[in-house]
Amino acid sequence: MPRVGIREVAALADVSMGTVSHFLNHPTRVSAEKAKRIQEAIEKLGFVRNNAGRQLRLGRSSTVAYIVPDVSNPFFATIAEGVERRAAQAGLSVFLANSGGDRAREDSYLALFEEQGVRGMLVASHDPIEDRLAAARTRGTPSVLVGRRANSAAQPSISIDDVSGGYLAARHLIEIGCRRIAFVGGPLGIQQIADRLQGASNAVRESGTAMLEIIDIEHRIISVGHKVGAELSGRPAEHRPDGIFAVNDLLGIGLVQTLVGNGVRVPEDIAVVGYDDIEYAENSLVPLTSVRPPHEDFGIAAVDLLLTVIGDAPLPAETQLVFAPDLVVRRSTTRG
Amino acid sequence: MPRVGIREVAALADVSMGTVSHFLNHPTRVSAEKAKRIQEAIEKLGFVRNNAGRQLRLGRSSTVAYIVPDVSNPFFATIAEGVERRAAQAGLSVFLANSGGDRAREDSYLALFEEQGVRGMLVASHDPIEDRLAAARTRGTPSVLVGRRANSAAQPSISIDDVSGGYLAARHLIEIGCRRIAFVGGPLGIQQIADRLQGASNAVRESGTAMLEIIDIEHRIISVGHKVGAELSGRPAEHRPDGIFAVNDLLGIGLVQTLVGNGVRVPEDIAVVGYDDIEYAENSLVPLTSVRPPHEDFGIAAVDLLLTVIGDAPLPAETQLVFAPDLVVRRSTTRG
DNA sequence: ATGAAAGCGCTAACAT
DNA sequence: ATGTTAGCGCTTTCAT
Repeated sequence: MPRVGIREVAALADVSMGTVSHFLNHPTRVSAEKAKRIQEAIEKLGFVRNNAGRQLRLGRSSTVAYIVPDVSNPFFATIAEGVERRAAQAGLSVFLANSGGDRAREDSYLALFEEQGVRGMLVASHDPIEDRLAAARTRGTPSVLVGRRANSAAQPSISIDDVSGGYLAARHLIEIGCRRIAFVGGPLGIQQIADRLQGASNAVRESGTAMLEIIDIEHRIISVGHKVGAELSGRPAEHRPDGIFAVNDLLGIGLVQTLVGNGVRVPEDIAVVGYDDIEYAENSLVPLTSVRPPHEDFGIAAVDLLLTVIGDAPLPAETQLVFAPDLVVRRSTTRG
Repeated sequence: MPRVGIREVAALADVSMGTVSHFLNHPTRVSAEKAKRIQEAIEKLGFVRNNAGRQLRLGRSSTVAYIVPDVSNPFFATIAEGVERRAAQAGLSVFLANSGGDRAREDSYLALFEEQGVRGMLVASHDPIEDRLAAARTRGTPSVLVGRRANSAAQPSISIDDVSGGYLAARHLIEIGCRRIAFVGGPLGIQQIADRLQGASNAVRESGTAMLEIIDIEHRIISVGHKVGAELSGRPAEHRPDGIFAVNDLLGIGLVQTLVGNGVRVPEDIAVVGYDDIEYAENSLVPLTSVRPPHEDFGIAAVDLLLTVIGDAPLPAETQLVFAPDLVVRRSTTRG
């Protein structure tokens, strides 16, 4: 099979290469008759425009990259929806990459996308990564740090205000009458987690009457929620918290399952608040009250920020965007 | 900022462009001294190799695409892990794309990746897509259909034997004593769903004593499980099934939650089997017995198949690979 | 409206 | 071991 390029199309349609190119890029400038001949030739030959040649000539691509630690995490996946939609509107395609939380893979994708000549990168990462993004930026590929506020003023970022999220969760528990509040989460070395605790702590202090117990855990998954739930149900009622702030929904779901299974009533005995508002939160045994970060809007805003950084949109005063989360109240905190 | 290419590096290192290229592609052929000068120049200038030029010259890229309807679906996400690892071993990078189950987006990604000149594509889709893959193939981009057996012999595919999965599920229910079995799933227009029903039906017929009720539903999500669970708990006990085969785990989880919430015991009154063995199945209220398709292995096998199709690996006799699922037995079907 | 031609950055074949 | 050079496929002036 001989490779078919613009040249073969031109030959078959009996026009020049330039006309074929015009047809491809500025269809209006080509006469109807030749357009038809060219179109037929393209279909007959199965011509596919070679992006390498195009990009080389144009000097730039029309793609952006979105790198995440875990595509299957509903938080990142939902953002991806917004990212793709907005990028498409701007005429850009999105290359998704899954780093698996592995630095080496993260690095290799960063390098790959730089070589690909993407217009910009959206990067979510648990690692310290600003240095590498700064380096990429000096080499010509700008980026937006997603999910975490950047330390450097030069690094655009878009993030959730986790302090305010933690505050919302704890204040809600206090408002429905909880006085012994447990924070279930960790590791505190992760900024987002520490921020949520900080916010919760602020709310508790502000109340003047409530107390905060911190249950530090390693992994934020359902089975750990089970474990902690078992421990709590085993305590005499007067030593149990009456409200739990689980630092994510998976923990919250696990906690509720085990508490209820052991005869502890949710929310009557213990009210529970989760974080992230994943789909399962709404559909769990006892629908879970949860702190909801913006989702699709967040992806849209991320792309918009990247576009301004790239220079395709006017520069805003501020390139460190912080979004405020909401609280979605469900049965797990609805008493009476 | 002047764009820096191989030419600028060569000038600064005081060598020829060819030597820089050699350094990049065949480092051993360059003397230590010049290698050092080149390396320094690269770092000093922040040189990034332009892939468009490279690819244009080489006539091919070293990437493959993996297109899925929903990246956040744990089934595809887990496969992606295997795909990426195996591709990396073969020196290939993976571009992930999320079609959102939307045909237009699917098409635009197919076209994009063809233009990008990927070596091949792994495509999972709920739509009829073989025609388009065939067209892409004739134009030079081969593909492997993932998750569904291809109709055309010319289209390589890798899939799960859903008939056998459905059979496993139903036979297990029968073996633990169920006689009135309900199949909860739909739409039957989806091949995978129809196959699972087929398998279940085979097992029931084979038993000679069991009966099968089909509850046809539209969406395979938790909330639909709730709805069906409510309906079933409302029936007089003698008209309820004593075993349920839920066509996926989300349905199964929803069913179990509502049944148990309404005082129907699982598995004593009704045993429940799910499908897919997602993470939540193991950690649900009553750990859910589930049909488990191969996961990471599946991704590895998919890449291997694509490599053979591309021609980087020896051609096997068969390009329609079918994997057999397992059954993972948990509490939801463990009586006594 | 159409055609001719230059050149984007890179690699490898060939020459030294 | 290193340099020289042709040309990959395309887009876009610039003519006509």
